[in-house]
Amino acid sequence: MLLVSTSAESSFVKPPKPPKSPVSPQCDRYHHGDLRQSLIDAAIELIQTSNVDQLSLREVARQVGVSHNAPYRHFPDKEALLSAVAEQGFQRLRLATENALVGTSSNSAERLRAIGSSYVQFAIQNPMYYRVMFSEYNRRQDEALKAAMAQSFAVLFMVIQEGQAIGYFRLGDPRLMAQTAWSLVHGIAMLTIDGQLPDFDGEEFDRFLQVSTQMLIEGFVIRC
Amino acid sequence: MLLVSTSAESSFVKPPKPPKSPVSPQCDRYHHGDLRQSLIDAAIELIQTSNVDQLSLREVARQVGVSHNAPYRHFPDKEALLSAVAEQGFQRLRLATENALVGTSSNSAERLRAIGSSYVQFAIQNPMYYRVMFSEYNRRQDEALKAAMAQSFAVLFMVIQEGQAIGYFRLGDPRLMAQTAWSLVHGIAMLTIDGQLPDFDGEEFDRFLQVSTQMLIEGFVIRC
DNA sequence: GTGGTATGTTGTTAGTGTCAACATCAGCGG
DNA sequence: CCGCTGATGTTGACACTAACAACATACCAC
Repeated sequence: MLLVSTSAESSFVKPPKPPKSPVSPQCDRYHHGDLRQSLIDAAIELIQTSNVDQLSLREVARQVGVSHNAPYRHFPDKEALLSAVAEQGFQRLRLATENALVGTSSNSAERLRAIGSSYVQFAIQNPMYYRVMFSEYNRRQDEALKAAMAQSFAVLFMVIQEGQAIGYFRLGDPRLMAQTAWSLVHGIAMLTIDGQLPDFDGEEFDRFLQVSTQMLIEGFVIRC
Repeated sequence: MLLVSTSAESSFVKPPKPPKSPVSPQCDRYHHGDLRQSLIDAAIELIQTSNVDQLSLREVARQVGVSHNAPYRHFPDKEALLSAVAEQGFQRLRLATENALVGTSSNSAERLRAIGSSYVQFAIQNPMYYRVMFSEYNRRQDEALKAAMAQSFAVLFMVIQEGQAIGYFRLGDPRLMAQTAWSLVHGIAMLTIDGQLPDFDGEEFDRFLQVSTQMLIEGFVIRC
């Protein structure tokens, strides 16, 4: 069972707050320097431990040590901040799935399994994070968020196209196949995060993930 | 394309508010008579048109025409009300899937398709409703909610067991298979509701639903 | 330097969840 | 019929929030 770490950093190296003004390392200056990113980081931090819906903009500001209205200079409203959080989440998710592919064989089934596994693992390691990514908060669907989402999706799409190209996966609209795979892992991730899968524990879960990805692959490969 | 009606009543006949006191049909009496259910109904009504996270207990009370603190006589807090809403949602969902089965042939693939289709249809017809059912609000997971959820799940579980019994579906833990199917339709429902499936429109969606359930069934049936 | 602009602050308003104290009513034993 | 009691609904209050407006500060181009 690998799904242990709860840290959001497991698949992402956060730059250690670029100083931007190399002088005065920690003085209480009026202008923060990099408030936008600090707010995003603080929001992510807070979300890890408390519920998403009870995250307040004011608490984020407090965490950063800034007045309750400062965030409005960088985000038009609360939803926009959460949208930015979601956007970074999709970037991390894409990195996680891409990393899962590097050491994998060229077998399409293996590659699909690797993506699915790392996807679900990401969601379980960062449940609150994942929830923001797919919550009703980012209804705005700004372009940056859409792009980040599309790039995550592209990794999956590519693997399926590859599998079709080498004659391993059956023919058919690769987009619809990718959406099917995505729906499955998303459903697994969501139900798992919400604790809505009965009789859930670590070992049982690994078996479940094994079975479900196997079912999907059976549906994808060319039949005998 | 059948997914047109947005009414929550499409697959459920709501009892027309049991009078309980046959006298005085509409007088402004101090005690409401059936406030608990009225609050649930009002919450459902409000959720249909506005976002879930911006539903306020006070607005629900206002809708029913009762003071802002009256709900606390029937629900310990806001989360409990939403939990009750979710519970009724699972009951409706179960009815919807059960109804979808009555006119279906005994072919297991057909039956599975019918369940999946009605499930997703329910979610699309009642997006906000569905979101409450699976939102982080009902983290409480009271027993009534869990039971309603389990009963919804049981319909799917039964169909898969049937398919195995007649030698149509492959052998294997039926619970894990049912969870796989559930995860798939849940993922489809969620991504669709959130508008996170690219290039979504009615016809395209029907094709997608067709393809994904077909893939799942291919993974379920005994191979040639 | 100096003005302009981006950024951060204080103050305010409307709305919220929840607690506490009080009001009303229904049902009961006498 | 009377009065009590518990259930139900109300008013009032408090702490908190999102968002707006007006003001303060600091950086940058000129």
